Amino acid sequence: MDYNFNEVEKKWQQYWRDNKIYKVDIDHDKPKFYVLDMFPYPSGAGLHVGHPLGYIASDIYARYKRLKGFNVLHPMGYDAYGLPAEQYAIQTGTHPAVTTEKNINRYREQMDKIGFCYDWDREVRTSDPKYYKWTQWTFIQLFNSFYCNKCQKAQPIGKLIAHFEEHGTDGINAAESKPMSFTAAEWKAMSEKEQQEVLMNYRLAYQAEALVNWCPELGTVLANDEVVDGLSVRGGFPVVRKSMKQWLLRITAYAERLLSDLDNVDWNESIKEVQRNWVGKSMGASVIFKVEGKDIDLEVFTTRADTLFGTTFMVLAPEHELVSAITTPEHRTEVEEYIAHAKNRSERERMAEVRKVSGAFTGAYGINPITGAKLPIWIADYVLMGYGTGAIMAVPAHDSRDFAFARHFSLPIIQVVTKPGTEPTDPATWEESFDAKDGVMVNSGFLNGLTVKKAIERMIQELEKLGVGTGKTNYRLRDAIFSRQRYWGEPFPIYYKDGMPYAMDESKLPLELPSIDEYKPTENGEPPLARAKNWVTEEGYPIETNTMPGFAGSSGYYLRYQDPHNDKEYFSREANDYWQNVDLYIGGAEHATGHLIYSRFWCKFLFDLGLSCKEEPFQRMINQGMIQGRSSFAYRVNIEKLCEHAVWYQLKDKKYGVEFVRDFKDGRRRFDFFCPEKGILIEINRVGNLEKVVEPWKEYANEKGYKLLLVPIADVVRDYVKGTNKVEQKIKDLIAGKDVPAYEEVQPLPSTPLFVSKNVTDREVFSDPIHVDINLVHNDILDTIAFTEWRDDLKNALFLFEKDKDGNNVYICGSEVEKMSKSKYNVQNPDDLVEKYGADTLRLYEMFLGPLEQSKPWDVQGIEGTYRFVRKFWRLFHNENNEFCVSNEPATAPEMKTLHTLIKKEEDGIESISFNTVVSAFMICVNELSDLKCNKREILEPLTVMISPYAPHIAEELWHLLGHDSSVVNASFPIYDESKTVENSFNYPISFNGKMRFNMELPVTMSAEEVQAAVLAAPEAQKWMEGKTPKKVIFVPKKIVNVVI
RNA sequence: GCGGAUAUGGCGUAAUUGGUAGCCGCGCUAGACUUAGGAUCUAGUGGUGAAAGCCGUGGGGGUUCGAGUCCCCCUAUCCGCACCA
Repeated sequence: MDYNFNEVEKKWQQYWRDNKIYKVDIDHDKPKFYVLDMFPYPSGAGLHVGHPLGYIASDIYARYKRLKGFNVLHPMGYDAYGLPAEQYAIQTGTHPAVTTEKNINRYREQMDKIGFCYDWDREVRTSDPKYYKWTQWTFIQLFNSFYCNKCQKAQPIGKLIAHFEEHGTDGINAAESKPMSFTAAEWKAMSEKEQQEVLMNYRLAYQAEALVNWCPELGTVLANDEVVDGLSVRGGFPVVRKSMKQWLLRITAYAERLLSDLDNVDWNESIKEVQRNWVGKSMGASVIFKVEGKDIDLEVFTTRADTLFGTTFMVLAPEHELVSAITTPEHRTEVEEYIAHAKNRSERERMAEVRKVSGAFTGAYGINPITGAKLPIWIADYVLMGYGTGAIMAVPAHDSRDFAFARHFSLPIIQVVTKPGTEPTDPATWEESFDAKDGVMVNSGFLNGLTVKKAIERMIQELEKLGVGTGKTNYRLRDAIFSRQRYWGEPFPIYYKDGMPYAMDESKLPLELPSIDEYKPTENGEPPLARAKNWVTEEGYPIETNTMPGFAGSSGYYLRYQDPHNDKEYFSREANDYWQNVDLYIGGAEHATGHLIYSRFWCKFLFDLGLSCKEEPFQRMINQGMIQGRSSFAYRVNIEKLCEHAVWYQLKDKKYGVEFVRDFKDGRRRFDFFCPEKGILIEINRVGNLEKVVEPWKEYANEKGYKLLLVPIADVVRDYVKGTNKVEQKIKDLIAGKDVPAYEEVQPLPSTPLFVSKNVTDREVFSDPIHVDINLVHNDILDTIAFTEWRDDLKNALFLFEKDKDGNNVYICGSEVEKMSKSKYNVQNPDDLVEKYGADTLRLYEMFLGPLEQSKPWDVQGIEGTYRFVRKFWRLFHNENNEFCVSNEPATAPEMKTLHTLIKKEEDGIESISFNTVVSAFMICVNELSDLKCNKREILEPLTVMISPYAPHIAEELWHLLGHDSSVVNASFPIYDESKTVENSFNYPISFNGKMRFNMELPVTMSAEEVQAAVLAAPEAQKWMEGKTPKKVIFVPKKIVNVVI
């Protein structure tokens, strides 16, 4: 063996560990750079090749920055709280900490093998009390803060109390759950409990009765981003809406900042867009409608105040609190039934019925504040309680949902907007609503003739003048539900006095997670922590039994890395002033609405407190694409399908003189073939299956007057093998009108699995693809022996081969690109690849695969190419006998050109995160140097430094062989010298009318006239000139010459 | 339905940002060597054609001396959001 990667990689990994090569500290003499990977949750399955993709990229970036003279912070740790470990604990009784520890160790082992440059001295785990002390601490700060809308900043709750004492709510503009108004005297007259309740209306971490996503299977509530399509993201269990007392974070207070600060970060546009959607800002108006005959105001939010003349009815969400107050006695039953119906459906059912129109009339009427018109008030679940005010003014002419509703319940439709330059038409003739946002107002009193945009402004002025509405900005973002009814999470530093929650003193932190004997909820449905003994404060007050959600610990972890061992504070002023925020954040795009929103909120809050010097946590972010698996398939013969196919071949096209149809269905019964003319039913199946249906089917056939034939597949197969025609004869007899027994007992066939090779004719008709472990397949050829040993049920498998080009029998597998997963047997484990090719090869290959941000399939064979490259690289430094052999002669100009071209490409490539092109540039460089037989130190020494971010092990080995004592990590990146790459001639492509015809080597100093003369004089040019004079000659120095004829 | 992204050989991809389309690697073909191997090395490899050449970056149009790249229209795939008033 030429290069022994196994030995070399182990040696240097040990050296790095022993000498703490990757340990970093604050160094004011160097600029800082912070490279971070998204916090991994250590799952039981370990890493597959998709996971390290981002880690390798960030590792390369970190190493490169270090070579460029930066002091690079590059830490790693674990998001250690999580549902899987807890689910496992519920099933097996194993403490989640034990499972988590085991998984972490496995992750660490796998990561170590790939040679990452993490400073492991800074590792954090969210489940470590030394860490979650600060998660709890932050929660207390949130609890003790409110958001001042005037100064757009979080403020201590004490300031609010002081204000209440002097002025009551007068002059307060704060983020709140609901509007409140009281005087200083009233405040002072309140009991402590009442005051605490008032404060809950303002705290940034508050407790409230909220409509939550309850997941009965997991026994907990979930945040909005943890629910997709009405199912839990973890586990895929159904979720229902339920009202419960919960902790929430008032993230909505930060909606505007979360939105506008997106402009200040360097993230890709699609993630920003997802975040913008999630915040969901819309500007419009709040309009008050009186309810006829009642002293009730209905507040409505609309973005189309211009259409107020076109509103013909109103709709409330079924959960709206005023529904029962406005409903008239004669409509009460109907309304209550509708509410009950809406409530009993899960989120998922409700979503599935999106386009189904339903609703109920309350009997009440609202009054249009502008026109005074009477508007019937309905309830319908197409109006959501969670958005706006849960009530709408319906404008059926210009909103598709309102239109559908109006049509369904025969409500009037009035057109108020026209397409510019067209006349209004009768809405009764319309097929759909006219939703256009640019148009001209009609039928709208003082708005007539205005554009939509102008009309909105004008209407808001009018509403404000009349005191019946105001301009208002609305956000889709909801406050984040922060409690989980689970064990494995941070306990809340909260105790209850007189039923009201109070924050513990900071000196009591960390409040450690107690041990309990079982991880399930209690019998009366309380969270698992209710099982803990003595879960009370020193004074005897009960402690909160909910725990915090997964995103609690991961929201501020990047700050803790800056000062991970500080037990006095979250992180020191000095550390934060130096490291600031993350310069480059790499991870998957799946965190777009969860982690990335929450940590931005967390960071902004800490910024308001003056703790974090930066308002945004992650300055630049790159989202790596998924690595998909390439699954292999073997094709298992489905005898039933095969027999059906064979028999159908005989029946079709009236071969026996009568027409047969396939797949005949009658109610729940299904038969393979049916002859309508003769009333013949035929079913082909296994003996066992036929025996089950023979009696009921006979009965059915009798009733209908059909003739029935149940054909055991054994008969079809035996006919085929023995050359008999028993089945055929029976069918012919039936057609001829003879009596044939419906079913005759036969010996079943022994079931031997049979597999057909991919290209066998008609394979797809009679076989089913089954996933094959990719380790049993090489170049799509199945190792049939290993395959039969793979699983017990395949022991006796037989194969129908095809011939390869040399005439040998081979079994060819099919393939498909799918998600990498255990169940598809297509998981590529990095450990195996490190074992076989070395970590450097794996690192290079993962980068070589393609642009980091794109999803791409994993090609098992492609890695050979980078493996060859690594050894070719090694050979530059060694002679034929694998002896280290580097010359001290000065490098030639072409050698220097090769080197400096690479320096430029690597710098540009790394900065623009196109690592794939850099690997390709390395290959080109090594190919050129090999051709030049270059083994000069002047070239190879910088080259060693340059490859070290990608292939740190071989670089370290060669660096030491070159005579250095310290690590290559501490070397300096070579400096690009443009003069080394310039040539004094350029090989010009000469084109005629834009088509490239030939090349011509010309000095770069030549003037345009000289070039033109030289080109036209060239013998090859004559052929293309066709004797004409050129109209024009385009000359772009060092690019092209184009002759226009 | 709305929004975003993508489309280049058999495959993963590259193209100095408007200047020789297909770099690099896989695969494939041929050859060399050999202790016959899923090893290594050398050469070739977009299509078509004997060749000159012609065609070719999802499709159609346009701008330009010149378009994978810019503009307009269409198609397909992927991702996100979705009764958001």
